[in-house]
Amino acid sequence: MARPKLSEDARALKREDILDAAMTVFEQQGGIEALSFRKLAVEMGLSYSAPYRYFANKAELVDALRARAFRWIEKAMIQEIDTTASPDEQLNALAAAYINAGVERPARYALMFFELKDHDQQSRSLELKAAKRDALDVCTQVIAAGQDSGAFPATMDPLTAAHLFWIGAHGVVSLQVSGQFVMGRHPKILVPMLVRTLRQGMEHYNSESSALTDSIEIKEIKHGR
Amino acid sequence: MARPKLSEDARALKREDILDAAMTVFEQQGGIEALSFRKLAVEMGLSYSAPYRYFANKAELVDALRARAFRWIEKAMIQEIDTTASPDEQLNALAAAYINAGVERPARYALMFFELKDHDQQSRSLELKAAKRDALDVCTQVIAAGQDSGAFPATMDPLTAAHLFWIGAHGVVSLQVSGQFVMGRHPKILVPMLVRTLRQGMEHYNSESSALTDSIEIKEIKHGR
DNA sequence: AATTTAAGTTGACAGTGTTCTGTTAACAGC
DNA sequence: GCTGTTAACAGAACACTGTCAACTTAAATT
Repeated sequence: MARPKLSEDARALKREDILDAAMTVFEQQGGIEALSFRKLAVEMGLSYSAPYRYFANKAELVDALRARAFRWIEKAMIQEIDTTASPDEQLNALAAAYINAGVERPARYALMFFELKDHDQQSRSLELKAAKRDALDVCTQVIAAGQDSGAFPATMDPLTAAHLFWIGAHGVVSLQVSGQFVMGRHPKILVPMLVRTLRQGMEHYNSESSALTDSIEIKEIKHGR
Repeated sequence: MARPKLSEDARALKREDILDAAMTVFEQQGGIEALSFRKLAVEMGLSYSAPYRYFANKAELVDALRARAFRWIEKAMIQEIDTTASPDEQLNALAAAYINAGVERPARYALMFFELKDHDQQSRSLELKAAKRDALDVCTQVIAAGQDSGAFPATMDPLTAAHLFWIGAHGVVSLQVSGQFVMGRHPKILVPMLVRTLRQGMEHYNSESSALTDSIEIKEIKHGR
């Protein structure tokens, strides 16, 4: 045939270029709806409809951007892990890295959890799912390593513990960024509290299947918003 | 003078009507950018620019909507408080109410924490601030009552404890809604864990000003996204 | 009845996502 | 060499958006 399809690699590179530009515009202008194909076109010196060769629509582009944000916070955490340190210190470092990253770049952080539209759950990109999983894996593995070394109790499976960790860290960043801690309650205090709290949660995990649990009713998510 | 300014009350009522319609459209269509002045106009049988008499712009309208969402979750929590129950049970009820509310209406919940634009922090509506504070107050007071009755340790001030509670609850809803718990880890288990965790956090609060705290550096928020 | 003025309507404008049509450029087969 | 095919891109067009200025309406005070 004919005019050369870019090689798979070249295509992927171009995709990355577009995402670079998109992230730049996104963070400069501040917000998803401020990121437009027109501004993106200016930033990369292409026409505003060129990205449609690489993304079906804006939602898909934003999903790819979101995946990038997860990769970014994954990297931020990885950089702070000192494998020679104690598991407790590692958890502290992880929490501090996560919170710092989120607080320093609130827009990028918000992107991670912010849905653009309904954009049906099914067709959500694998790219995004993988990025989420990998970021969570960093936490899971630190916890698992701590359990293996005997520093953490092994009563709770590391994935659940990682979820708990993420819940706490995300809660801190989220409230901090949305200006919830108006009275200047500093998250510094919260980091060790979070970690200690997680340790104790792991220890007491078995007492969970009590009658108390059964008395609580939690309903299913209603999607389609 | 002349054509009567609506009475302060009538004006407030009309504002509420607009917000009613706006919330309807918002939840039906799913998302902030799907809520438009045009659709809003259809919903309430007014022209699309009529709301500008009551809101300076869309950001202000959305802020008012956001305040409503906080009032809603405040109400959800209040309804579940049984003052005859034990403080622990009350906390459980509070957590379950919060999480259920958030999970059942993810769009409305998301509204509470996601910013529309930069929309400079300063001019943020007092209405919203008050709604946030009141919702948090529900938690604070349940905790304070528990401390007064001796059921909870009084080492941590109730406001900080309420923040911790909110962090946890928000973390659960947030990850749940954004499809983070893909492997079906049920939040039911998390509610008692959250509460127990908070109790223990309150107990060990004094050991907080340790050397560990000082070794953690948390940076300031960078606003302007 | 005239005046005043808030409330609401309408039309316009710039900017958006998306689609459709057209143009360019590079390779395959002749 | 040429020609046909087709990926990459450009640009016009469409239906929509938030916003605002100009206009109309209607009721209460004088």
